[in-house]
Amino acid sequence: MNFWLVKSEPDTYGWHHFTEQGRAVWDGVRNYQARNNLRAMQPGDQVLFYHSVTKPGVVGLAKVVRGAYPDPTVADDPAQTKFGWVVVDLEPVMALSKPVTLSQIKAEPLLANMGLIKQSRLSVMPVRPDEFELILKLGDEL
DNA sequence: GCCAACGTTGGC
DNA sequence: GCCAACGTTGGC
Repeated sequence: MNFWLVKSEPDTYGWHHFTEQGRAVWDGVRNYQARNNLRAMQPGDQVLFYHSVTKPGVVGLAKVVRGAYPDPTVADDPAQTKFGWVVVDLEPVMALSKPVTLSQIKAEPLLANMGLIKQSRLSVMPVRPDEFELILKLGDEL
């Protein structure tokens, strides 16, 4: 099992949209590195749900319920399909009791090497098991 | 192949 | 609203 972090702007698609919907097709990723990360996701993998821009931080936990498949929103567009864009399906698991803010993550030396910090613009990234566990602890879930 | 210009993301 | 980081585009 692997661990990941995905970002979303809460005004566009926030945690509450996700839980109301109960399931999300994670589309719109248009970056090669992020796409490669999506491709590596397997059903059952655990995913930190991160709000960017306004009150940046990890707000919830999700899981992969379907691994990568071609992005249906560009299925009929040859100009796009050549890039091999993919999506995964995610389901919410739970909200963190306490959101873990970006400033908390930055202040924690053990999290200083997270992709979140090092590559601030990447929207889908792997998380190490120890980092994952620590974030759940900071979120009062362990 | 290099690099400047430009657009987007995301933190503050 | 501003700016830094960085990915993409296009001229040469």
